[in-house]
Amino acid sequence: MIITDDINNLIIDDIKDFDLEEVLECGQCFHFTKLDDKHYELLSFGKYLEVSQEANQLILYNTSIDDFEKIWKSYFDLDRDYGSIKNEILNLDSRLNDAICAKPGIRILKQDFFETLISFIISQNKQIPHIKQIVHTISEKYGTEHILPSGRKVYSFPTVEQLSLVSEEELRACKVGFRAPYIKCAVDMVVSGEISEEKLITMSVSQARETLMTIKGVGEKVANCVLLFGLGFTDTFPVDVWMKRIMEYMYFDKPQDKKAIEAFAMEKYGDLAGYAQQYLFFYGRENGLGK
DNA sequence: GACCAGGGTAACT
DNA sequence: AGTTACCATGGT
Repeated sequence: MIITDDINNLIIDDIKDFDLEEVLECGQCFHFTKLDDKHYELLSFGKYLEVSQEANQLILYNTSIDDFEKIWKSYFDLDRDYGSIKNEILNLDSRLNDAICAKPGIRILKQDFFETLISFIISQNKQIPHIKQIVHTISEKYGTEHILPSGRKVYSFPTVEQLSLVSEEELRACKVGFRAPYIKCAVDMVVSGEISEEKLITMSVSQARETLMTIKGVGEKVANCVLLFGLGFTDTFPVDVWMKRIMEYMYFDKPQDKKAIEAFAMEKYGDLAGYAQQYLFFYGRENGLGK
């Protein structure tokens, strides 16, 4: 991987198995905006990033090498060989071929733990466009402001300290509805240090999952999403309404329990379950599989 | 105006 | 221990 410093833009050459649009639009993250055909902007870890892709080049605008090394390289999971991951998944089950070939540039992002936790608490029983809207609203109201060279203002998702100053009523005003007390509980447990990324990543997956589920409003599915997208545990298989439909369509002849589907998938895909899940989710949802 | 959404909880059998 | 109503709110 070659990094060239062209004024303040970083050009990452030779990226493989990576498609910026697929990575961002596959339903794992909510705090980004499509600027035009090629350009996206996103905020994560308190930083603003404009990014685009031209063939096998990824271009990060106005970014330091330091930020790339510390944040964006792991955020985009650039050090991982997705070619072998896809091959290994196909060896486990060749029936994922259509899903993988449809979106061969998917990656599992390593997002900010706290933002991922709150975002997926918000996600319950909501459609993706609405989740995005709420994440943007909360960021504008309570996050840190960034003034771009153009003069336009954008906002990071609030830190846990910033969000700890926000009342349940103010959260409700952001249209989170019945999830307001859930968010409050999560914020309290993180700001007190009772739950932290540092502790969670030293645990086994099941230990970390159980710990996350002590937060009121965090069940199996939300916990699995946080493990996968915010903590780097790839051996987990979030089952939402879509994954339930897709798995039933692909593997079963009658409706299944979500727990049963998760257990079946863990048995089948093992350590690669998280990756398999994302290929299936995006493919199944775009094609309305099982609806 | 129903019905559904990257669900979870509490109150039921 | 396994179901089921209910939770706010916007999209379809």
